[in-house]
Amino acid sequence: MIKRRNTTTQEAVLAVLKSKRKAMSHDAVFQLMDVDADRATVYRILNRFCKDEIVHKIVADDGKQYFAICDNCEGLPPIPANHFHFRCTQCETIECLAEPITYSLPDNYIVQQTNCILVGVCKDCR
Amino acid sequence: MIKRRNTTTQEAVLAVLKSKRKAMSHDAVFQLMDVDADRATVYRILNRFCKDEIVHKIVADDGKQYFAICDNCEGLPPIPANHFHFRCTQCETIECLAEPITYSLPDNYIVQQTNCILVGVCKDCR
DNA sequence: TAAATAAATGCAACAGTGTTGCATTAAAGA
DNA sequence: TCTTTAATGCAACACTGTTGCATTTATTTA
Ligand SMILES: [Zn+2]
Ligand SMILES: [Zn+2]
Ligand SMILES: [Zn+2]
Ligand SMILES: [Zn+2]
Repeated sequence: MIKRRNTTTQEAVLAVLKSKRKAMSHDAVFQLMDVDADRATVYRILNRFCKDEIVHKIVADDGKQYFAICDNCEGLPPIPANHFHFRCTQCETIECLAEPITYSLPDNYIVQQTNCILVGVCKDCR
Repeated sequence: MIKRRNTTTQEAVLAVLKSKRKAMSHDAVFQLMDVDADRATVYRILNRFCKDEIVHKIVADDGKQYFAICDNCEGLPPIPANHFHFRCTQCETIECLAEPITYSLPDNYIVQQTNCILVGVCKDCR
């Protein structure tokens, strides 16, 4: 793997992701960062984190990418992120659920990744 | 519900969706139509079909919307489309699986919709 | 410590997807 | 045939995410 360097922007992105224990969109991360950086740079950092398996990416039903460093993933390889995600339509947050994704497939299908989102109202919002 | 009118464009979109038994992106539908219409019109038709529950929409992990009129859905209300979808990375198709989505949730969560995609290689491509 | 290397960044431009306002067309009913 | 209004075409727009390229800067090496 390519050697990584420590940069303040990178640290800032990581700090934001760690502060919220939810999946965050690029824009949400960008807004909350305490150092200012270029949009493209933040995208590149997030994608780098994915490659390095520091975070995992979920594409929600709004078509946007969300990035999460979740408790459930700690220790475990986050890819494939085979747990459900929950998007609350009230508080507009996306969180990792401990619930693993289970299914039975027709013959001869091979699953490499999953992207599963349950949409509804979370415990805090009902 | 608002009264609908029959139009050739609408028929063409429906014909395309029926011809392939897969979930199709706007673009794929647009390419395969035998009458030429405006992009925006096709988008409006597809969204109308969703409202009228003629098709259901899936957002894949590429962030794009896909529209399907699937066998499994016939008779059943397609929303929430609580079955898994499978995207094959080889033939780049998305299909509805008969497999229903099952999960157990933390207390006090309510699920209103699902958007679950399994990604891998389908039976025809391995 | 100073020079060399290349990873990371800033900036700008771009591609792609999807939506919306508004004037016009045309389907359905009287 | 006339009326009503759903549906369309066109254009412009918003938004998300990516990429090329010159520049900066973290890290290694001398
Ligand atoms: Zn909530
Ligand atoms: Zn997760
Ligand atoms: Zn296939
Ligand atoms: Zn389906």
